[in-house]
Amino acid sequence: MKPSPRSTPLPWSGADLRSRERDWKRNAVILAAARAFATRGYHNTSLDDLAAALNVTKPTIYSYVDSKEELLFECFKQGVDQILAGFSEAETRGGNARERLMTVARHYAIAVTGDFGWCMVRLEEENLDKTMSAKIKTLKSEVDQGLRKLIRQGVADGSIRTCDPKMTAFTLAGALNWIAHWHRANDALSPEEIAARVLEIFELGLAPR
Amino acid sequence: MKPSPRSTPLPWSGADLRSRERDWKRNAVILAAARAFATRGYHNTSLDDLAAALNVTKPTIYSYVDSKEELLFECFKQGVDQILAGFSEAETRGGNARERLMTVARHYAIAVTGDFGWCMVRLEEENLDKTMSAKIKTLKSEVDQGLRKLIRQGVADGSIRTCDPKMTAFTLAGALNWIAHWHRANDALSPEEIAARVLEIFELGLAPR
DNA sequence: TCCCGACTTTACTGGCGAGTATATTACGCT
DNA sequence: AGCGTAATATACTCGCCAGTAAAGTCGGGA
Repeated sequence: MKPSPRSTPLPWSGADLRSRERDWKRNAVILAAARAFATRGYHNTSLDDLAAALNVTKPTIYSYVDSKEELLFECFKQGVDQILAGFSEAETRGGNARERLMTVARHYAIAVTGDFGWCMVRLEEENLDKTMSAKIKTLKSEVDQGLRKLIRQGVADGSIRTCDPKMTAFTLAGALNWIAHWHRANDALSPEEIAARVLEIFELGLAPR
Repeated sequence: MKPSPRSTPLPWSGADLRSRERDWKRNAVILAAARAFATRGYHNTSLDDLAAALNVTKPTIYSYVDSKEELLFECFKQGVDQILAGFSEAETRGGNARERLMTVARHYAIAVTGDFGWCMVRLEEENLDKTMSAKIKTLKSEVDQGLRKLIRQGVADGSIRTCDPKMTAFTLAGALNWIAHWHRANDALSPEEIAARVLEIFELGLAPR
């Protein structure tokens, strides 16, 4: 199993190049899957269809992922990672809790209009087996808890009116997630403009009176 | 084709009774389908499963509906009808446009927590053939346009601040639809309480400054 | 009593699509 | 050159499930 130690582990040597090539291709598969799932739905996309779109055949796809489920999971994960990045950015940009919440929400809205938006929002856990479903629940919960925490902090620091953090987080997440349902790539409004208009309602709805 | 004219078309005669019985059963099938779809998803529910849940067999189901798709469509329709009823109620209860919008939204929230909420919200048009998909688009659009109209009226009568009606309608619909994703029958909060908390945000977010 | 029609069941078909065993090609390394 | 490995293709299997044909069952009227 252990590869024979290479005398010259050159950064651009063959093996390294190959593995980067492989990652690149794997990502292409995942991206194509995300787009196919978004347009035709998970169950209506056969791996043969997907393979055809990539100009390869089904077994090739199986050399990059273990199953169709894994493909779906990877798409989901890419989307969630983008959202989690929003929390980091909010941290570095600072501001009061309401401002930080809005930074997160803006990121969220933009992520949801991206290629992985659909997978993130529409993924139905019923389609996945137990272990994957559990992983997804964890990730979703991480986002949810992050939102609630910011809301609680906002109530504490006075930047958000007294409210039920759980319900508020759900309402915000719902409004943002729903963007994935109606947004089309060639929409009149840019993702940033959409985010601005949606957030306006929450800015005013959550500001202290 | 034409049935022989009945000499005594008694209102409770056999034929009538039978047809009411039939409607009752058909509704039971649709309701069971809605529940099954909501818990296991459309694609993961086979008609054999559904039949088993009803203690009948698959062909029996086919005597009440033409196809699985039709079943899904009927579930969707029941849900939408409840929402449309909200518009009528708003009309009779009156109030300014913002108050009427909130009446509709309250109805909407409660409908979405019901048995048909899942089908209404999660129904993916990709699963249906062209004609059904078109019918659904029409119904969805009817609801959407209804919301936008109330918002426009609200801006006009000064009960809602100046805003983009389309984005506002989407945001509200998203927040309400999302309830169907997280609500469970045994939730701590009743549908009415949930509606109240969600609407609070929009009341404040849409009120003129 | 026997027939008629509504309803339901048993026992299929037909096709689709996930996943795989095996062959083939491409390519770097010595 | 020629070996070994990684990547891709061909050509399947196998189970699931929507939909159906044909055979019962049952109750109500004449």
